[in-house]
Amino acid sequence: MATKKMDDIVSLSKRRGFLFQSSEIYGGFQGFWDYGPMGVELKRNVKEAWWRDMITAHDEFTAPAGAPTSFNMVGVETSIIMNPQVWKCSGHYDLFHDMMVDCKATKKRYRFDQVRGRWATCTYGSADKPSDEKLYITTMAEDPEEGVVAAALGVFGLKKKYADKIEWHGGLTTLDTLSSDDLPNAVAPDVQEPGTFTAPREFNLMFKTIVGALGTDDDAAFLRPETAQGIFVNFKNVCDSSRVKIPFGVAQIGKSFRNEITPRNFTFRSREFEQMEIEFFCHPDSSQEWYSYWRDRRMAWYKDLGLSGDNLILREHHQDELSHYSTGTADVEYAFPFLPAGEYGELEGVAHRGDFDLRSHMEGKLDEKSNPLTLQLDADGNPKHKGSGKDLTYFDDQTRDRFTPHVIEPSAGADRATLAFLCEAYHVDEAPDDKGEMQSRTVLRFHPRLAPIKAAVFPLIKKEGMPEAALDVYRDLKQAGLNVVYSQQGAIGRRYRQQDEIGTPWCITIDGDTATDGAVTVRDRDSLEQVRVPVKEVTAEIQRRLRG
RNA sequence: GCGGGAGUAGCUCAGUGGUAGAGCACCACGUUGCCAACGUGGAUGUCGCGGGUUCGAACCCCGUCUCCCGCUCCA
Repeated sequence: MATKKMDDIVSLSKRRGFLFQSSEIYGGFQGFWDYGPMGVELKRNVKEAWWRDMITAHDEFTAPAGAPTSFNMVGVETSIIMNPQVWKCSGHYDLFHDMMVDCKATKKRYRFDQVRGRWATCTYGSADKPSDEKLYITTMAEDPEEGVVAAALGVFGLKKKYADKIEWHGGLTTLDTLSSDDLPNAVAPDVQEPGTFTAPREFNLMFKTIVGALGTDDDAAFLRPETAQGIFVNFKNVCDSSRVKIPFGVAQIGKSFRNEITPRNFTFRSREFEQMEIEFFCHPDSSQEWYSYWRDRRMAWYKDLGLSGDNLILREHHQDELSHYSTGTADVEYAFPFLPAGEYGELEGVAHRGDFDLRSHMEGKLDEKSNPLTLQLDADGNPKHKGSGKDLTYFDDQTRDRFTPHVIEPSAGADRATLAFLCEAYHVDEAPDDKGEMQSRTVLRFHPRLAPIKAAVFPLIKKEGMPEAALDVYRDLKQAGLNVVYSQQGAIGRRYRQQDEIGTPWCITIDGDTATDGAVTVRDRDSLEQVRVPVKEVTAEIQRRLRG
């Protein structure tokens, strides 16, 4: 049922020009999508609503409802490719850049450095498969000491009571310490025979590229996996150039790239996607209030633009889901039709990130597991990834207080929001045909702010001066900056239905009476109601309705 | 990455070895004139892509790409 509806949304999206598969004529390309003429308008409207509501319409002299104080909001647009050190300090390089091995027998995939194991032999007589050849016995058990013994018993075919007959050679190590010559002697977890591991392969969740024409490995750079770091590394620039005072937010809209293993569910998980992110910098003492404020405000934003209460939830992460340096994270989630009933997909995450990000770029990559946070060190005791060494603390000249700001991060997916608005808008209802019989009607009930086309202008028939009068109305609306269309093709009812399918909120029809009474009909997409409006007031009327 | 299903006109799909089809959508003209499916005419496909078997392949076989579902992975 749910999937059925999603299929209908996917085919409508293609048929009416919302979304296409990328490079479709060449068979497509997994995880990449193109927006068509309607889709690009919808997505732009989503982004513009966000930018306007968060930045340009923000009043920095008045505390919005629910906010602890008034605050500043500014925007930036930072580059997609950045100094690779940014990703090393942020933690993305280590997190997104793994060597993986596959097991040919169990078809499981492991991180090379997370498989633990120990060299062993067993020449004991009652073993089913004694071996005087050293085997590297591996385990993924939570307790590797126990796990590796259990695995070895299985490999050698020994009863549990003979565990002491296994001869161990050295202590527990990780698989990545083995040379390529030794790897064939490793026994994969849940397997009885050695040699089922593939050679380790580089597994990049970040897209790698080359900067500089020679293209050696030293020139490797990455497409950003998130827009946030562009804001953090510009924290000082923004402070120095824009007279913002803490608390303030810096916003950015832009493309990010992740080499997802399983792109799926239409545009929900794509390899190229667009984010709308705010990093809100505040004093540590008030950070909890600001976290609550942004969480609730961002939730309300989706509601105001039409996502209904039943399909939208705010999910606070449990304590055990949080990084220890975060004192709160909440996801705004939507019940996408491709998900089973009762499941939700993330639209936006609002995270309290403490001072983790600014400190990372000052001091170097922090060990996420350390508490309090300390620098992550390499085997020689040096910083694993060196920070910028620049001072990213903030000096409040009123309170004479110097501190590292805490960060609240509302991070939204523009494509996910666009998809949610599209799914929410999709309805099949009933409307009468010209004989008064009910027929099914497909209609996209977009919030007028989001609708790709704001109004359509029709002459009732294409003669008696109606097309000319209609074109005058059309041009007035265009002059006012509204995205409107004109059509004189086919029966009037058909033209209404065509606009319903792309979610145009209003249709304006010039009829036989217009010439005498100077008025036109404005038809509402959702109620199907029609009211007569003087021609001279049509543009103002549409603008008034757009403002709500 | 693994397993299952699928890919034929813009959309939804029929077609199981012998001339490529339907409905809707689209275009032109006419008619009606405020809620799609009126009349006449028209355009539309290397049947996902590549290879093989065959006198002959949309159909059988192999490979490959993409989509959907379930695992796996991932926030």
